[in-house]
Amino acid sequence: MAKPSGLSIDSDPNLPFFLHIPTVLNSFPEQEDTKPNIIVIDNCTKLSVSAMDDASTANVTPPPSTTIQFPVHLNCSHDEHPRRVIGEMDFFAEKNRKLADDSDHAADINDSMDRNRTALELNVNTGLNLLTTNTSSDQSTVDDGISSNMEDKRAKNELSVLQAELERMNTENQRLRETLSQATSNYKTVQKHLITLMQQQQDGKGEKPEEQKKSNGGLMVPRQFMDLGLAAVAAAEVDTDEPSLSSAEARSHDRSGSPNAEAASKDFRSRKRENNEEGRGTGGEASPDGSKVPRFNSSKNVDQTEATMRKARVSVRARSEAPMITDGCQWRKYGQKMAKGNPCPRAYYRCTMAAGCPVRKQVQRCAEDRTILITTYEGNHNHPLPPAAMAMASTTSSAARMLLSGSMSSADGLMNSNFLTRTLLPCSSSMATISASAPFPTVTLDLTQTPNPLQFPRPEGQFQVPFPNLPSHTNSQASPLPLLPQIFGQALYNQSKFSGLQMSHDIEQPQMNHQLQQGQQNSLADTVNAATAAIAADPNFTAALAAAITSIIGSSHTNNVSSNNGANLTSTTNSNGNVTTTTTSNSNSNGNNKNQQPQ
DNA sequence: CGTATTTGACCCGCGC
DNA sequence: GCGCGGGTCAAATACG
Repeated sequence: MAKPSGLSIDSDPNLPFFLHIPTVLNSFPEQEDTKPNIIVIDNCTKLSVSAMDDASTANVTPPPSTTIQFPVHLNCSHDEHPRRVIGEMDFFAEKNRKLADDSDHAADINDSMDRNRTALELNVNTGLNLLTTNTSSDQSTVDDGISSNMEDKRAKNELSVLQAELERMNTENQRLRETLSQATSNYKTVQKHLITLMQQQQDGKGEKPEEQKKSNGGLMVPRQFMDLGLAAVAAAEVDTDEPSLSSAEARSHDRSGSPNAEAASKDFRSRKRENNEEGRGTGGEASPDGSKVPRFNSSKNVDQTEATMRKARVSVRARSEAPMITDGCQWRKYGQKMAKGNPCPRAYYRCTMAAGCPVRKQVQRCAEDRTILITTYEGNHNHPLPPAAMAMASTTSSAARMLLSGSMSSADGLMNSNFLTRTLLPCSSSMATISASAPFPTVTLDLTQTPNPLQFPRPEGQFQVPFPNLPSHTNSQASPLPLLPQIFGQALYNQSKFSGLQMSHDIEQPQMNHQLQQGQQNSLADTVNAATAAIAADPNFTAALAAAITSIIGSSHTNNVSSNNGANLTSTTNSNGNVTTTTTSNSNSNGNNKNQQPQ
């Protein structure tokens, strides 16, 4: 089979990889506004990279030092078929969930890099047209022999450029590993310090509580600010959900904290299965001692943590005509009730992306303004999430964790609540509120206020709406209104990534600025800065950034339960700053998204 | 026919 | 103990 002479992506469609397309940073600012920084290659479609081909929009010969990484997703699908999410790296893989294991993480980075390298070295052929092997009909159109020499030369140039890029990426990878090691060692130091302080506190109870608190909380929180990018996991393991744990509890919690992410999920899953499935029914005998009572054998702390997390809620208020916001997850409606004081019914949904996922959400229209849709999330997903779902899930779980850590003890809780408030509120005084009177601790993210992405429909391309498979009645409106939460969530997700990247980068090179003018700077920095510039140009930057910080910091509190928090961190190393994600209703043939009609 | 939604009944916690 | 309200279950129904 003859290979296409154009620059071809001739890889296994199951293999995710990133194609680095050299371009000149800021050379086509309009494009940043109008085109998403993502290239989705349909296996049945020839795709040309306009940044390379179109002289009107990009320089043809960019300096090799300034590149933006474009994720390439190979989707062999048609519109009516579910598309497989391929392009995303294995953010959700089990091994990625514990960033603290720097060796594993570094190995993972290397794996991704190696796969990128392999895909590129083996499969990039020539020319600029991106073809796939499946497009045999297209090959003849390119392989006409007229421009083959020229194409060959260009291909070689491209190849050398790409190889250089790979080299730089390897170097960057090494630097990231070093940074990670440094962060890990810092974490260990702080952890020792914390344990020492806790032991002192236990030995001499109430000796100097204020001073110790200052040492603990006052030290940890700023650290989270400083080390959002790489020390997040460190902080997560030190500063677990319950800052007010006694020392013994804290130690056991800490001991069980680092490796027990899976255990916690499994425990919770098994419990949920026992309670909800095997012991289902009012006459169920599976739980003679009361099925709702946690009866775990393993870790009581984990159990309590989960139970508490289950109670924490994050409420999102958004204007939407759609009956339900599409947040990337799959939900199944399991109930509907009339709530007191609201003529609109409240619908109950549970996550169906994985069996036994404890996440529930309630959807209800605001009684005062029925254009406002109030979605209340509860619990943490115990399964990998698509990037689109990660946006909201990470945000909500982070907010819930922050809220919980703020509500655990009076003193630390006050501090953390203030911290939460400071984190959430600067952008908009009404953007986030913390409800103390609600039966459950609840954070309300109000996206109905003026400074929110809804009111400023951004140009396409800055944040691609990550839900191509929106329900028709939602999509057909062609209005950004129903998409606000998605956009917002995606903004959070992206910006959390960017922030993490920027943070870690700044840690490493504190003197580095946003302007990138030297070819010496790596593609990661280029990517980050391009993304940062794009985000900063957004009028809602502060609002989204604040929430993004919330997301990160919340993630940093702990990642011992949530499976998606770690993914944010992991993604910083192999992410390429792409502002978009391609979300596909992958492989689910259950016709989801029909469950959108709370009445 | 399989899956999702609807909806009445039931469970449980909380306040009185 | 009782009633209320929130939350969940599961049989019935709708839908593709």
